[in-house]
Amino acid sequence: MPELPEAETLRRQLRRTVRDAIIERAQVHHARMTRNQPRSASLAALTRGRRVTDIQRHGKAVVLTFDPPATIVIRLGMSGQIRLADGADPIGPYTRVRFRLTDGRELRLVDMRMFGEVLAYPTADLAAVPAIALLGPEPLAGAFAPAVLARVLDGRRAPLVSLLMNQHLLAGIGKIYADEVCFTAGVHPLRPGGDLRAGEVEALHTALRTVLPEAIRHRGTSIRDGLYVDLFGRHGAHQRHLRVYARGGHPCRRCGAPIVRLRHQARSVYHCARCQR
DNA sequence: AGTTGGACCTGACTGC
DNA sequence: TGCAGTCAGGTCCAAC
Repeated sequence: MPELPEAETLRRQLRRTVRDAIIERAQVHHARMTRNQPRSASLAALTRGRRVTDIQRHGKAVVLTFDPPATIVIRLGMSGQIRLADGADPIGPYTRVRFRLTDGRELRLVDMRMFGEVLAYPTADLAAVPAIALLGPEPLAGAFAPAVLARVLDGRRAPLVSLLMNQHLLAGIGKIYADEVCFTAGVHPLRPGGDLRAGEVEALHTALRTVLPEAIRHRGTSIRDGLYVDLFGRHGAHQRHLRVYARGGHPCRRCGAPIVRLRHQARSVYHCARCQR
């Protein structure tokens, strides 16, 4: 499930491999992937013959900018992959969009469940892109001080995990890292966010800036048959370092008590009842 | 306004 | 063997 560390891994790999490449043509195999733009021709028209000038990440979104100016925003949903292939490589199942480069390589968007999407815009101005403009602060940005996190949580009654995963409040956190961050901070994931004391907000801030960079170093988390793979089809390694996520019944790495799986809003929430209060 | 729950989507897995 | 039910979760939207 691509979250911030997985998207950041892809951004770094794309920067090394396709910056300055030129799109020869884009091909949309499944119209659902461009659902905000029913005429799939617009994606092709807005990328044809244009040079990739930069690759950015905003929250979980990977953003490619072009010259002449255009932008495509790739959101991977939960099963989306960005793969770099040789144009001659066979097309695997679930390949939804292909960008043929003039050097013969191809960027392929592979997405079994199609929760992902590819949006094209005829501008370089990201303020015009709702999926980007409405994102909350980046937890790894220099400006993300504990006071910023405190403002995000202030007065909120919703459980901490829900707030952490709300992209309008904080960018880039999904199910895996929400659980991991709560554990690392020693805070129960279902506590109302606004109830955290100053020291706990501080711990949560530290946890965000510890867990996310660690997961980036491991090139992300590949779990459950490795739905997430990087640009080259390789699994990440962070699943070997998870503290609580998907570890229900296994001993807590800190205290040995069994990790508890709770149900909340039809989602699993993993935590250690002894370490997290 | 903040919060909650269902729908979208497909495949893996479990139990009868 | 086969079929129904459950689980996985990012995001949007209707409802409370």
